Amino acid sequence: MDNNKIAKSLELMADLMEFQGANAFRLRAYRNGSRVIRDLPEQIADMIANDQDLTQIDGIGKSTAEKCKELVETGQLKKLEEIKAEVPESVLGMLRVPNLGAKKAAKLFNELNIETLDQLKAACEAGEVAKLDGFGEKTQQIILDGLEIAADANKRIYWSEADAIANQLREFFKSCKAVKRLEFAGSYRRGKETVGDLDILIDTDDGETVMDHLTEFPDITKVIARGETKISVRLEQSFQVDLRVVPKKSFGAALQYFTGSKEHNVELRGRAKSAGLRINEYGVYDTSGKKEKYIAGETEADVYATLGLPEFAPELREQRGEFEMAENDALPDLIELSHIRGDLHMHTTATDGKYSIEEMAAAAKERGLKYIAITDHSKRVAMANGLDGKRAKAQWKKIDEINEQSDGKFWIFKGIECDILEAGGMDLSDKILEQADWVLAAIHYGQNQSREQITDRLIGAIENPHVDAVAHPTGRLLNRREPYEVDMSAVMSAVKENNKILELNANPARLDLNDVHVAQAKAQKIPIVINTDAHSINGLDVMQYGIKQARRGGLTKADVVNCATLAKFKKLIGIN
DNA sequence: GCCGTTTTCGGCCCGACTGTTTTCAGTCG
Repeated sequence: MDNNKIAKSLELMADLMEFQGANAFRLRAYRNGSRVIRDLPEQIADMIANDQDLTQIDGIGKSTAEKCKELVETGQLKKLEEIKAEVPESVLGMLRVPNLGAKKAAKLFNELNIETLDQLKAACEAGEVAKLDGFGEKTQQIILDGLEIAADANKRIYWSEADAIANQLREFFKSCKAVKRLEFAGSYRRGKETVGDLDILIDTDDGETVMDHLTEFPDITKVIARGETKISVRLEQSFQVDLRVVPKKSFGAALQYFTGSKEHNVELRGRAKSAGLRINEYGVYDTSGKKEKYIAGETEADVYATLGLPEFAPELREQRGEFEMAENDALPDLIELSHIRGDLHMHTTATDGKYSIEEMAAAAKERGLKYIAITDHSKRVAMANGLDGKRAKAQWKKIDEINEQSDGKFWIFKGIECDILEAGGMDLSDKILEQADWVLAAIHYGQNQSREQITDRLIGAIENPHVDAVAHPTGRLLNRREPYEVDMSAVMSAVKENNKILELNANPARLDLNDVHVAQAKAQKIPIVINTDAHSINGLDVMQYGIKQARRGGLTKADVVNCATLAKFKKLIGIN
């Protein structure tokens, strides 16, 4: 059983226990434990096999450690099965209805025996919900309205899509004179791979005008709530935007607060409390005197400084060790887009790309790159007209000719994205692969194989002397396809041992490796290459998304091979 | 359920908004 499954079991425990009215702090402990395990680089199962003490992990106590052991050894959790017998999992569907939380949903389940959204709808239409204590006509109507969008609710969109909406909003507010300063916060600002909603903070003397302005935004379908300092609206596809009006002296505190993450803020506020301070979205307050005294809040740096902490990069605010790093003066100097000098994964018209070698090279040059690798598919990917040995060699000959004509300041590497076959082994022979400058190994077929099979295939490829890097190592597509079953710890060990490289694929639907794997690779000093996997000229512009993910994994330019100069990169892969 | 350089018991981040209420609970972020 892998960490993800353990984490899901603990999360489910908490969700169902909430319906039984369990203590809120106990639920938080479960959820915290679940998060910690999900983000853990080592596999819990391995730690148990090695007799390691799980309670050494922050957030895991005796009880959770025992549950982990039970899950790993028996594949299930007796207590969870008992709870499931009392509270059917289907009740969790009710939580997708906006404004319906665990307390109210539990009441609906306990008093009206409602277990599904269909039953909930019927009860609302029969007027039974309004009769419950604490409910009323309005709540009943809100639930009915919410059922309409429950299917779409909680759907997270790609960071790139959220970015497009954010840019539209930023543009839209340029015509609003009352805006003195506008910033986006939330998971969008932290660069999370998917975003659930957008948070806008605005410094203004005229909150009403600013909130009125938002209601004029073309894509709005509903104003969910509006008060003196806050307005929430829903856009098409149920995407929510929250706008908050913030005074100047509190802007930094609000930006810090609404950027999160929640876990990062809990840690920060806990530290503040022990230091005799209180932090909220209005500022930092000294609570030691008779009357609370405002001591900071205008900038984020001021807020953090009250606790002797640096202004963490938003991408690192996930409570995954950033506070400890700050204390040890070990926060990384994060990579930036401008550090990237090469792009080592792209396709051309020879397979499923839309442009020629020359066109891709010209576009890359225009974007300031100094080198690229052309990495068309190999023959197994017949759908994309993948290259056999003969066509690959012809393409490489052409690249040689183009390079000979160039001034040497921009270089094209002869590459291939060679498939790792279902039965193991590479799609092209060693005799062909040895003639390439740069070989990416990738799985496109047989993605549903067992963990052992997939892991063996990847390790086999990594051990091939001609392979340089593994492309999109887990094969996931965000919101569409789960990663394949793979033992990433074993893969990383093989990569490390064979001095190979792991790709961070920058395509916004892939972002593969994920942030936790990136951090795990960095901890093992495994070099990363951030590639666009471009199939067109515009495809080269997705590099920025890969950079966000890399920053979330704590990478610096020294950790990323395509930040190297052309000369250094040539040396790295043994080209003269 | 987890945690501890005042603690092995008694805390656990904090506030806006809404609806159902006569002072607060639930939801959300």
